Amino acid sequence: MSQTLRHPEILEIARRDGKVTVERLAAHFGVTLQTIRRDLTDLAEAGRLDRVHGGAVLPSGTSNIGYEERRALNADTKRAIARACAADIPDGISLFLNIGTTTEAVARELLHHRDLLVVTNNMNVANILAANTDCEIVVTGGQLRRADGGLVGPLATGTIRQFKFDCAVIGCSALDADGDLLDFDIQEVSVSQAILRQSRRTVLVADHTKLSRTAPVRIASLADLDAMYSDADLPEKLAADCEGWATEVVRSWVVDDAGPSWQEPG
Amino acid sequence: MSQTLRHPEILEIARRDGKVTVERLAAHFGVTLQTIRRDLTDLAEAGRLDRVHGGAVLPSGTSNIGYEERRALNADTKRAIARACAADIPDGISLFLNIGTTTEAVARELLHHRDLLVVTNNMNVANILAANTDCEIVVTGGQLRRADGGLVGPLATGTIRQFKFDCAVIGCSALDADGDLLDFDIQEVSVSQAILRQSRRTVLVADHTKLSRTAPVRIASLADLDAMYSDADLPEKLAADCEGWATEVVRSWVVDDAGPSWQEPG
DNA sequence: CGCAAGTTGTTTGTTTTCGTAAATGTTCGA
DNA sequence: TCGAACATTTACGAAAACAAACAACTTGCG
Repeated sequence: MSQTLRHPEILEIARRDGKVTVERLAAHFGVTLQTIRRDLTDLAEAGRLDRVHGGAVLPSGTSNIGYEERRALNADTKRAIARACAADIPDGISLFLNIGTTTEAVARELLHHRDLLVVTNNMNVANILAANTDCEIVVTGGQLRRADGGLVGPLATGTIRQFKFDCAVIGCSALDADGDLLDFDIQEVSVSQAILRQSRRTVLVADHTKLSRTAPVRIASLADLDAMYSDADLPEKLAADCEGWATEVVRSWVVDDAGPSWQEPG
Repeated sequence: MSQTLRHPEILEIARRDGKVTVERLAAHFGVTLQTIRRDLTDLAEAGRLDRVHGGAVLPSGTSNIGYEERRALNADTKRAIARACAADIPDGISLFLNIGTTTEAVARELLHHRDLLVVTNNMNVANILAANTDCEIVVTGGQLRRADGGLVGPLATGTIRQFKFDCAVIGCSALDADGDLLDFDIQEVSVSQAILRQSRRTVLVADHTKLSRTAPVRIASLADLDAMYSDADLPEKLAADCEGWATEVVRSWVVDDAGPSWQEPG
């Protein structure tokens, strides 16, 4: 019973993307398809993955299917945004991460940060960051929303009001042309607003799909935030507005990280 | 006796990169492969790293693994206890489930109950019961304990004080001959005591292994509870005490519901 | 100086892993 | 239902990684 250096990384990729393919992993590690198949067989026997034709998926028993699909959607894009956001987060601060697949991606990029105090109302974020033993995790209370593992309601806002964060990373369902952050659930909006009030620095993470959607409840304006991270350029007028509001706009590009993984770190 | 200077640095590199290779370390330190192998063997024996072919990786969730093993331990017994407990829980009530593998088993047996309001400080319980769409789930806030997904601390007790439960199901680490419930973590004890204060009916779930163990912090006495569910008969004196305290003792038996086990013909 | 304990480099034979290739299974469209 | 394309399993030899034993070296001490 011997492990392989690849196994942990395969699991990480699987958790990140929800699935892995033999072909892609072989290209990623620079080994043959057979070798990857052997790895997947081992991991499946250990119950860490479920083997499927052409690859493997996370073992069933993890939550909501619709949610998993949504998370897999634009996974590369979200990761790129999350990486840019995480790069601007220093070690040792207090940080809030709220509901949303993009904020979860940020959590994944924070796995090697140290001495963070992370407060979240997202059970998935808590689960992800539990792997980072160098940071403390606090979960707000609240009513569990099955769709995405979010905790909302007065318990959540009440907990948040007991903190003051160095930084808050929030997501939203839509971002309209006026620079207003919008969401579907009024309870979640209350939580987001409480977060904004309790934070020294607030940043938005939102991929380009948010720009072409709309939602009924207003959270705040980009004018109220310190920065936003996205994978697309903002419409010209909104970009100008942000400049006027002193809201930093960080544009990230998707990089294909499927290349060899053993580039020597400096 | 000088400890090897390389060991701390190897661990640091491992934490930074998640993994180390024999080859890279040998080049880094300017020593032979054998020497690095000896270092890695030492570190693996000390439990600081997991040895793999070609290098070593961070021990993946040492605490988590211990937990998984603990959960698998006596799974049949715990399910039997949980089934008896769940059978006495009517639909439509408010219910608290706290930390513990046995309470998680109770959650699994509640998957077909209806109209429950379940409050828990156990992330695993919340994840399990999320599958039951006929009940509402509230998670208390608190500091995340990686070992078992428990939420503890003042946030947890504060949340609990905002409720009044029809029933609370609690576990404990040990149950001594005097009928005292004991635990290891004083924070968790505070939570359990808060739960007991806020509940109309309180029950304990504990398998027989709890009777032969001990722990330092006292939660309460069986005299303060309404019922206990176990898989073993209590010692004679304690059983008599429970009768005097009007504490109902429910003894359950393991039934093999796994169907016939595999029998190869011929 | 000599000795003992500890560490490292070298050599040896064994175990594990990996790539190749052929045989067997699976998927999917006609 | 059939067949082609793709995926998987199986087997085997080569290469890499391994553990164990021993020699050379350093260090600490009387």
